[in-house]
Amino acid sequence: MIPRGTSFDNIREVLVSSKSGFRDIADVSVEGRKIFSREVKAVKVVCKSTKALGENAKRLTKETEVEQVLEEDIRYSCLYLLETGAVPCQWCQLQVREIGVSEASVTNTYAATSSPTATPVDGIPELRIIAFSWMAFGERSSPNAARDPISVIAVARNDGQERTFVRSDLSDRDVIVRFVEFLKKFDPHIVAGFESNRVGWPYLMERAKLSGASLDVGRIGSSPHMSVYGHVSITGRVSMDVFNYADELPEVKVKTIENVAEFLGITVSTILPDELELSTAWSKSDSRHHLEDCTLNRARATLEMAKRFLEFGIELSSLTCMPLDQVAAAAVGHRVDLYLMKEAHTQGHLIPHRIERPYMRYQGAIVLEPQKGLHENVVALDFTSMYPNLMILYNLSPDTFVPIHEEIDSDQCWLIEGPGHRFRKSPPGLYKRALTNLIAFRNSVKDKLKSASLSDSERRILAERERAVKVITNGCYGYAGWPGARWYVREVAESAATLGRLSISRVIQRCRDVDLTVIYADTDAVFVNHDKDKVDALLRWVSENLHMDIRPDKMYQRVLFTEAKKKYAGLLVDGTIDIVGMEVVRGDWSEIARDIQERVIEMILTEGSLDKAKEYALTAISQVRRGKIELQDFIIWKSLTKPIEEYNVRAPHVEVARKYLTLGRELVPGDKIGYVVTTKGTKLHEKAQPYFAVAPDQVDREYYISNQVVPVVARVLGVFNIGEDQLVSGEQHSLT
DNA sequence: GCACTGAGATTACCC
DNA sequence: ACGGGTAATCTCAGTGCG
Repeated sequence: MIPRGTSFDNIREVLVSSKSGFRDIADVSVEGRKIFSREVKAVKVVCKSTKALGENAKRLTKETEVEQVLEEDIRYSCLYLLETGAVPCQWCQLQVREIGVSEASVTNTYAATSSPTATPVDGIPELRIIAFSWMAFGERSSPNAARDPISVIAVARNDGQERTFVRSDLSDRDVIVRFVEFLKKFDPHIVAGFESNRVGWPYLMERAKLSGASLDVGRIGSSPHMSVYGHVSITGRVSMDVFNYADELPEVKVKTIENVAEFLGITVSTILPDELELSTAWSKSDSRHHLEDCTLNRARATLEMAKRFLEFGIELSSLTCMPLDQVAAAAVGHRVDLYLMKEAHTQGHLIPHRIERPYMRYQGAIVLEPQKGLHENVVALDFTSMYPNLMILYNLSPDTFVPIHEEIDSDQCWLIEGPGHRFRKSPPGLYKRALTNLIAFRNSVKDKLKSASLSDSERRILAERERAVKVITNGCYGYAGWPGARWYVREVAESAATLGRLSISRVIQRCRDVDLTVIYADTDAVFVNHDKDKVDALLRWVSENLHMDIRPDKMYQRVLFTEAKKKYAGLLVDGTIDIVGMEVVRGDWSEIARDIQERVIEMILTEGSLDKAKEYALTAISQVRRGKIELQDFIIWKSLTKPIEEYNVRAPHVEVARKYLTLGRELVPGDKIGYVVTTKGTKLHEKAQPYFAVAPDQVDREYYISNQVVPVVARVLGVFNIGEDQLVSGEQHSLT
């Protein structure tokens, strides 16, 4: 209990006194801190154990004399990093006392007798990495951990050693035991898998439990356990799920090991039968060997991918202070959260709690109606880091925001016209300081990258560092408008959006004033005719008048705009084709439609020949009608975004998902449903069938012509007034 | 009963 | 489980018509 009349002068004695009921308090001090814009005197209580910290914090929260207890909700390991300034994935120095050899699988153990001091050393030390892949299956169904044993575990280590543990000569239990033995003998720093967080480890954990095998792969003999952000943690090692890193590759639409590896240029030859055929394949010895080979190939590919992603992970981890094994699994919002916590701590802010807040929408960016047609010689001008720079320029931050009824001299704050929000001009707010640091850091990395005398590995590390800084910098605006953010104030995001609209509008207006034709604009990019002198003058004007930079980004020899926003295709000056927003780049259209659209776009852009494009389209359509069918080309992939029971609409992919279930395949939100439209049935959701249960002759070719190919071709040719009717009737004429 | 229409649900994209 | 803006498809209930 804290008695009435306790002051900052005697708080220390009161808390430390045995009568207070608080226990294991190591130190109490009174320090000046900030809570948003408020300067406060805060009592810092240091406890002797994490247990005491939790209990004392709980007690203090109930005390009426205490306004608020803060920073007690932060993970202790994170608190330690904040307090000491130590950084994950970096070296540090500290005083130690030897404890001696312990049960842990380490050479020696020490207790820290001082705080660590960050001691950055460039380069990554030699790390032992092991990757594993597994195979389990049901009797013509998805594997179920409660029922189906692990059949194969394959491992690949970065010292070149490989193993495959197979159930044919071992029991399920022995497969796990041998795997664990092999892993522990290698004593890896990093254990990588593909989908190991959601599938691999949970499955192994369940099988180990059922078979009585020990899964003590941790350095202190512990088993893996579920941790924050849905990742699986292995004490003393970095558990790395390569799948998490695949999120950084939007080009890969269906994220299987094979697809991700192929995109990264890693060859992985696994021609696996469908999941539901695995049990049949397993029963024959030669196909069983093939399954074993495939599992090993997957482990090899996982290892290569882990190595490829590691540098980025390390940079992101040390930048955000989030441990390496968590940072990949954490969403951008959480990464920014951690980064800001570190920044806030060094700036003397107390870290607010994460609380539930209502969702409030606000107006976002401007998108202009494009000038439909084919344009020659066009340049896309982009603001460099528009939102971050606006947040810096106008000091947009939760701690500089002036609430509506607060009276303040208008000279002292920025007024955001429109919503009418006000922000103090000084001192610099949390976001301003964080973003200024991030941008300065990124520029310094860019400068280093320009140096000619870099080794390949140094160059890669710097490039990944730049990428990590970019992710956090660009994430700040979205974070500011996210109700789950610790530093959420809607007005900050709303003001940034308002200023963004104002900025791009002024550029567009300026273009019109100087006779630069604006063809299209979206958020922070303006497409104009590439009149070099006028563009150069415009760049100077923007810099002088808006105090931000706009720079020529993509230059097009030719660019085609449809009537729709966010969809265009252009031929860049380097000869490559850039397709944005069109079905070609969408994962939820059949390959056949996307391929044909891509060819049509190519012909128009590179050859400038509308006739050829139209002729090609007609030929392609008749091919679809009469040619040979590769089933692969007809699959339509769509994600399941929620549990199947929650869908109320009989959408094709939802109905197909239900058919997946009846066929024995399990599904979870996030899974991709692949389906093919067949001739069977009348409603689309009846005609759609799981891709693995369809024979080529069942494909409804007419559906694909009229609902996939014709629309996407017409999207392009429609720009030149060639409508769907001409594509359909043209074919009919040639038929008669 | 049938074609048509518009709203709503859903997904994936752009920046 | 970071923001808003956008296109597009398909279902489904409602509407007018015969």
